[in-house]
Amino acid sequence: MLSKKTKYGLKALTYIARQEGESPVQVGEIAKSEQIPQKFLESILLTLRKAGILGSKKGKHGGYYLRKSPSDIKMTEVMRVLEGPIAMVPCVSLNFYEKCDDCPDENLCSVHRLMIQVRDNTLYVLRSTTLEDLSAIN
Amino acid sequence: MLSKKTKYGLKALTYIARQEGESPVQVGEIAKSEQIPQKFLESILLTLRKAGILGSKKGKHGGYYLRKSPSDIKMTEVMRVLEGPIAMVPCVSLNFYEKCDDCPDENLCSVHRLMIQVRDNTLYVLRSTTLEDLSAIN
DNA sequence: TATTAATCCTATCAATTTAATAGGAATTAC
DNA sequence: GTAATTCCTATTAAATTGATAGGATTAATA
Repeated sequence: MLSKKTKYGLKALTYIARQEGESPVQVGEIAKSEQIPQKFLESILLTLRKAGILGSKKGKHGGYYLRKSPSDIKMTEVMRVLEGPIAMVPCVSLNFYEKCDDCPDENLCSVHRLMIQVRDNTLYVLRSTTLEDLSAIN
Repeated sequence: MLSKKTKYGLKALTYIARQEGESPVQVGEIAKSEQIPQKFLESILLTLRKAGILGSKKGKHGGYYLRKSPSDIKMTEVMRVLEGPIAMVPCVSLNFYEKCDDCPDENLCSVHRLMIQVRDNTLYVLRSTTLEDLSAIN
């Protein structure tokens, strides 16, 4: 299951992308428009800022803005920040690899091999989709 | 993340598939060989039996066996039984569809559209992989 | 028929994760 | 200096996960 955190994060990024060009977008505005609990959204946008995807401006008339062009923000990046590893098991993760406790030999593990397939196909989609695609109307 | 339940289930099914032709395979044997807590595995195999993937024989010399040929057991079926919906959000699930509370129009929702892509690619892999593929050595 | 060995069933529990809330500090525009 | 905003930390309630416990039921076989 996709966490609410990720779902909200994606919706917020899409919202911001659709406003781009103007001044920073405020959390309250996004929360209201997208029906997201404001305090929860605050923490999500903070995470995205710390990851370098968003920038922020503090104080009155502050808010969030994209650090890169929507077409340069790949879904792999966003998903890794919000949802964590794309692989369903650590032993097939490219960025968060961990060996299984059990499993003497990964190459002989049926689960391992299946999950590599799933990962590769998911990666293909997430790598070839950018925030620009998400924020395109229709 | 793939749950332990699913991981254990897949390993157990693979183990059983590799023994096929002989008498039913016992939980204790699988648990020992695959390093799975026996009581936990019991409940998993029970689930697979109730779903019609496994059959069982009770009493002494009892155990579990496949109800179909490994080449007829698709990963979509196994994953749905053990892990639940393949879609990451209910609103793109084929078998467990649910509308989102928020989201006035799915067709305009960026998350919805992305998750359809992910689902379709995952489905492709899981539909074209069977237990026979998993249990092939190498 | 008694014993043994297996599945079956229900309940419970501890740990973790998730989703959300609360309260206020720091910063900036005006 | 006031208002509006992000920033930060802590807390909490609910759900899920992974596992354990105990025994009921069933069947083979000595």
